[in-house]
This record gives sequence, structure tokens and C-alpha cells, in this order.
Amino acid sequence: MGKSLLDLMHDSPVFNFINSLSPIKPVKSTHISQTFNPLNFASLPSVFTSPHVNSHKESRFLKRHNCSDASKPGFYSQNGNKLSTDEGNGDAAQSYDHSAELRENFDSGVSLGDASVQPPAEHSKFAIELPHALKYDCGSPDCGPIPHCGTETGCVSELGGKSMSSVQYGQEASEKGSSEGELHLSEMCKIDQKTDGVESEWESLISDATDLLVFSSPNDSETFKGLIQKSMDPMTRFSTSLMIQLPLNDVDKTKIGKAVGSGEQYETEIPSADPGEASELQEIDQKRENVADTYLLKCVSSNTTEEMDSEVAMCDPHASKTVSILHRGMRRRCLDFEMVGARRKNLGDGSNCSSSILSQSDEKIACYDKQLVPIHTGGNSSRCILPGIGLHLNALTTSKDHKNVKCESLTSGRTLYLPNSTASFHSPTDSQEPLHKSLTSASYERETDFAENRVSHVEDAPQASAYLVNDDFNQSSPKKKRHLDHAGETESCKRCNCKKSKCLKLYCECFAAGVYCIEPCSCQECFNKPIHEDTVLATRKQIESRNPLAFAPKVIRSSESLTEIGEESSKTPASARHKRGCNCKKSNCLKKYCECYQGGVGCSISCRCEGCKNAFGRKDGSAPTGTEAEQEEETDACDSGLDTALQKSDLQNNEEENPASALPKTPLQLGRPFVPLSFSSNDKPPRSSFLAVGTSSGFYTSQKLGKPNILRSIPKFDRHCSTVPEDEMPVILRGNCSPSTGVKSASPNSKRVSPPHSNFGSSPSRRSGRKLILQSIPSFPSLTQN
DNA sequence: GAGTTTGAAACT
DNA sequence: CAGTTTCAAACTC
Repeated sequence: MGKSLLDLMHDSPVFNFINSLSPIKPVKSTHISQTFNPLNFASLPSVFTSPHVNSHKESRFLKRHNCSDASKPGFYSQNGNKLSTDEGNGDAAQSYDHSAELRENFDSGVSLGDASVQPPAEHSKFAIELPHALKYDCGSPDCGPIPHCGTETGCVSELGGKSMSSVQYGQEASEKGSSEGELHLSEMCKIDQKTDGVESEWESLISDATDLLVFSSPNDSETFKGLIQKSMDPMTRFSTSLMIQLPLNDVDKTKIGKAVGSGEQYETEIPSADPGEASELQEIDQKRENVADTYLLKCVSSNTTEEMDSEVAMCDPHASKTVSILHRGMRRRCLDFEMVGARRKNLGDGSNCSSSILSQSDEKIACYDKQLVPIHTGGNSSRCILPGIGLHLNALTTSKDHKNVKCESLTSGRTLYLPNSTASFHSPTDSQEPLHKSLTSASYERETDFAENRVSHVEDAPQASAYLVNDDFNQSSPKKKRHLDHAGETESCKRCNCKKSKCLKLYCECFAAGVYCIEPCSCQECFNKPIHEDTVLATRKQIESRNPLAFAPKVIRSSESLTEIGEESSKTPASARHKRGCNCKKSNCLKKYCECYQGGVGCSISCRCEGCKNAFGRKDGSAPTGTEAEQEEETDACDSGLDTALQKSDLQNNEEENPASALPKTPLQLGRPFVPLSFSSNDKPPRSSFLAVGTSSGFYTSQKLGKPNILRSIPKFDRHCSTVPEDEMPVILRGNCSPSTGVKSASPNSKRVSPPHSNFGSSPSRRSGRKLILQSIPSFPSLTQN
């Protein structure tokens, strides 16, 4: 039989075709299987692998990499877990590894020997399915009467009993990607040699498989879903895997079927171990991969939830598993992000993810995200949507009607503004999304990333959270906060209490922060609402025309700046400085009346304050020593707010005490003062400091204009006191500032630049103190384009 | 919660 | 640009 099979293989047009296509070079028949097997079981515990296999593993790996690796992220890693990960493998494998399956199946011969143990029934299905797909190719979906196997396991056993073709085994094994597969393979090897009537049996098996597939037909997707949702039992898992595979199968039908011509023949041929076979298999694998790819693409485009689900499964091997699990809850809740997030995580975790897969999955994710986005955007467009920093905040607080949104936002809320500020928000862990991407990403991209960002950030965006917190504290008075706290959601929004300004002046914190006022605000006659967007923008523009930096963060980090700013700044107590400096007369810069203090930064030369005792750093540059600060604090302890101040000052002092360390440091360091401030429960963090710092005007613009506002990203930025690289600074700002005011001069004194002369108003300009540090100015697109 | 204080923002 | 007024947050009671 073996020979006949080989001959068939060689003669088969399909074989030739495959040969031509296959990237993998055919290996000698006997060895082929070995070579491939290792791939399949690469992750298998050494225990299960025979020396034989091991020897080949490497080569196999290599091959795998070329062929299927790309398509399956995390496949290997998951395999490592074996049974526990079986599902994942299966699922994952389905989506991306079909090609591999074939190939692996091929390998089966060798690895079989190693086969280990308890083959999960789940996998067996795969073995069956694959053939099924092939069969489909050759014939009609209905092809022939199909013996039913009651259960997958039953099928498997049946297959085994019938001594299914090596191919099947191989497939199975590959699908399992686990020891069980190997076991079968080993058996297969024997079988191959022994079996003569393989074909007939094969067919029967196939039919069985077909049967199984019947229920996995595309139309049954729902059913599958239902199954998945319904239970977590083995059956469910099985169904899940099937579900995943289904799409592929369909594709296979069309594609593979065409390519191969006659599935049966192909299948029967596969069993034989022959170089030709190998090539053929390889080709098939390729096809499958292609199919998978196609499917993925398809998935990307698909809109239906169900499709998405299946797609997700397909796209992300890891996700698939997750998805199945999550499915139950997700659908209705629109937790897509969760999925996405999970998926994201998975992807992220999957160190092995191939680029191709990633990209695909990314695309999918993007789709997902997009879908999700609407959720946010729906209803209260402006509020819920959050394209802008401010919006996001608002959304959180405002949307009472969007409880869901809020809730989710809360979980993910931090990230809501990400789209705009993705750059800053991307946590290190978000490796998936290259920072640059976010930076450069257009709104569209942002949207895509939106969900994922949210998710990821939620988990690992301490900064973001911090920022939010700050926001909360900053914006609302304790009273108000308490009121709003009920939901806890409102926390992150700014709330103003404007009565006369209509929230269209910088008096209004919301407006100043570039966010719309929301319900929690106690403002009267508020025009700072989406409804009056035009007005808001116009006003904003006007203000900007007067002072281009009006919406820039008030506190900027001087840091990076060390170099730029020069010694002086470095000498200054704090690494960050208020952009214009304060003008305190009575508060001694020890209360939040002082913007410097509020911002958690020390006073600097720019300040015109009198009797400065800023705990974060005095105007004269003398940083209060730890003791000093404490003393001061104690003295001023009366000030409730000082508690925090103390903390802050302590921190600050620590830094300050050590001139070296005091200076510009890492963003975190910088942020420290702020963070403590903002977080300290007793004391409300300085309100505007953060707001001002980060929230620049970008919000409105971004929202309305939809310009990518990288700089907006401030949340993180804020927290870090404007760590934004100068590069990020909007051209406008730079241009305006530097030219007119003469940006930073080389001299220590000149490091700060005063705002554009023209509009900046008398006060700022007149005093040397009120100069702006251009470098750290948070960028936001200025309305006054010119 | 009302009233006061404070200093930035806005205006002249 | 300087001075004044307006404003709303911060603060106090």
C-alpha cells in the first residue's frame, strides 16, 4: 500500500502543485515525519518525546517557523502546557495552524512513537475535521452517507480502531499538538505499514468526521456559540474548537478543494511517507494557511457579533479559548473590549507570535475595537465618546444614561482618552502597539487601538489612573466630589462651579482643561458643552490668540530640560515648574491658591510671589530641607491641604536635598510630588495643577477637528509634569513662542521663555518671571492655527 | 453650606 | 504695561 500511495502521490497533479508551492522542502519520506513531528510537539514535555523525536525537533522547529509559525502566535508557548493548553492549541491551531496540521500530520509517523498519552478527545475532532475539510473539497459537503460517531471521543476511538490513515493521525496529532497526538502517530506508523485498506476505512472515518462537521457548518455558528456559551464542559470545548475550525473548513473546502482536486485521493495519499508526500502536505498546509489568512481577513471585515466571535477565536489562538469562555458574558454586555483585552493580553503574552499573525490579529482587534467604539460614541455623542481627554472624563461622569458605558469605562475608563493620548498612555506592557504608532496614528487608528488601549491600560496604566484620580481631585471640590462619588464614576471628571463666566473663560477649570462641562458641574449658564461646541471653540480660539499657551499645562517639567534649561533650573528645588510662576502675596505659596504649590512644584525665578515658602521649592531656589519643609509644614499644618503638602514636600525635599537627584529626573520622579498630592486623601490635590499640566486644549480640537493630537496625550503627561518631548510640541506653539519671545536662551536666566509677546498680556510679559518653558509645553493643537 | 480669602484671568 | 476688576477655587467657619 505504501508504495502505491507514494506513486499516487507523485503522480498526483496536486502533488506537483503542492510541490511547487510548498516552501518546505520535501524531506525524505521516512524522515519527514520525524522532522515534522518535533514541530508538533515542540512544546511537549521532554518526557514524552523520544530521543528520536528530539533529534529532529530543531529542524522541525525551523520548518514550522517558516510555515506556520507566522500564523500562530503563542502556539508553541501554549503547547508547553499541554493538556491545559490543549484547548488553546486546538483553537489556535485551527485558526492558524491548519497548514501546520497537515504538515504535522505528516510528521505523525515519527512523532507517533513518542506519543504520549491521553489524547484529549477534543483533539480527535480535529483529526476528523481536517479530513472532513478535505473531503469537502473533493465532494459535496454532504458527501455520502456518513457514519456518525456519537461523540468526538467516540469518533476518535473509532478512528483509532479503524486505524485511520496516517494523515488523519498526523492531523490529529498536529492539532493536539500534544503527546496524545504523538501516541496516535506512533500507532499510525504501525498502521501505515500494516494497513492496506486504509482508504476505505479512511473514507468511513472521513464520513464520520463529516458528520461531526455537519454540526459545525457555518450555519451552525450560532449553535456553536450557544454551545460555548452554554457550558464549559468538555463538550463545549469541543464545540468551541469545532466552531473555530468550521470557518476554516469552509474555506478549505473552497480553496483546498480546488487546489487539491480530490480530497479523498489526497487524503489517502498523505499517509504514505514520501518526500513527495511531504511536499504535497506542505503545500496543503500552505493552502490552509492561506485559507486561514483569508479567513482572518474575512473576519476582520465581518461585522456580526457571531462572526466576530468566531473570528476572534480564529484570529487569536489564545483568544479563541478565552473567547469561548468569555463569550457567555461578553456578548450582551458588549464587553468586546474585554475580549479584545484578553486577546491583547494573550497576544502580548505570546512571545512567539509571528508577525503575520499579529498583524492579522491586530487587524481583527481593530475591527473589534471599532465596533466597540461605537458603543462609547453612541448616544451622547460628545460625552460618551471620548475622543478627547476631556471627553473621556466627561463621559465617565456625565453619562448617567450610559451606565454601562461608565462602568466599562471605569474599568477601561482610564483609557478612554487614550485614543487621543495614546502615546502617553501606552504602557510598557502594551508593547503590541508600538508607541510610534500611537503617536502618529490618526484618529482612525486611535479608534482601533481604543479598546485595546483601554483594556490594557486599565490593567497597567497606573499613570493613567493616577491621572484620573488627579483629575478627580483636582476638579471637584471635596463637596462636589462627595456628591458625585456615589457612583465613583464621576470621580474622574472635572467639575466647575462657574457662575458668571459661562465656563468659557479660563476661570473655568473645565474649559481651561479643554473639557466640556458635565452634569456634575455646578456651573450656571454653561456654554462649555458639546451643544455649544462652536462657541467653545471660538472662545477657545480667541483666548489662544491672546495667549497661545493659555491652554498649555501650567506646570511643566523642566527636566529633560536640564540640559536645555540650564543649571539654574536644575538648581531649582523642583524639577518641574509652573509655567508662568505664581504671584502669591499672602498665601506664601503654601496654599493651593498658589499655582506652583498646587501643581506640586517649587517656585522659581519666574514667580513674583512674596514671602515664598513653597514647600516644593522656594522662589529663591532654596529648597527647604527635609526638616525645613516639615517645620514649615507643621507650622502651616493648620492648612488641611498641607497634609498632602507635607507628603509632597517630603518627597520633594528628598529630591531637593540632593541637588543631583532633585533635578530633572525621570518622569516618575517628577510625578511623585504630584501624585502624592493628588492622591492624598485628606488633601485634595491641587486642582489645576494637573489639569493645567496635561489637559491642554487639545481636547476640543481633537474632538472637533479630529486632528490627531498626540500631545493631548497628556494624562500621562500630566502626571509626569509634562514630560512630553519637545518634538511633540505643536508646531504652532513652538513657533509662536520661540520666535516672539525668544525661547530659551543659553543663559540660565533665559531658559524660560515668555509667551508670545503680543497676546500674552501685560502681566506675563512684563515680568521676566513669567516665562514659559517651551520644551515641556504640552502640545495641543492650537486653534489659532496661525 | 455660607462666607471669606486668594490669586489668576480678564479687562481698561 | 500697569492697574483694576472679575471670577472661581481654596479655604474657613
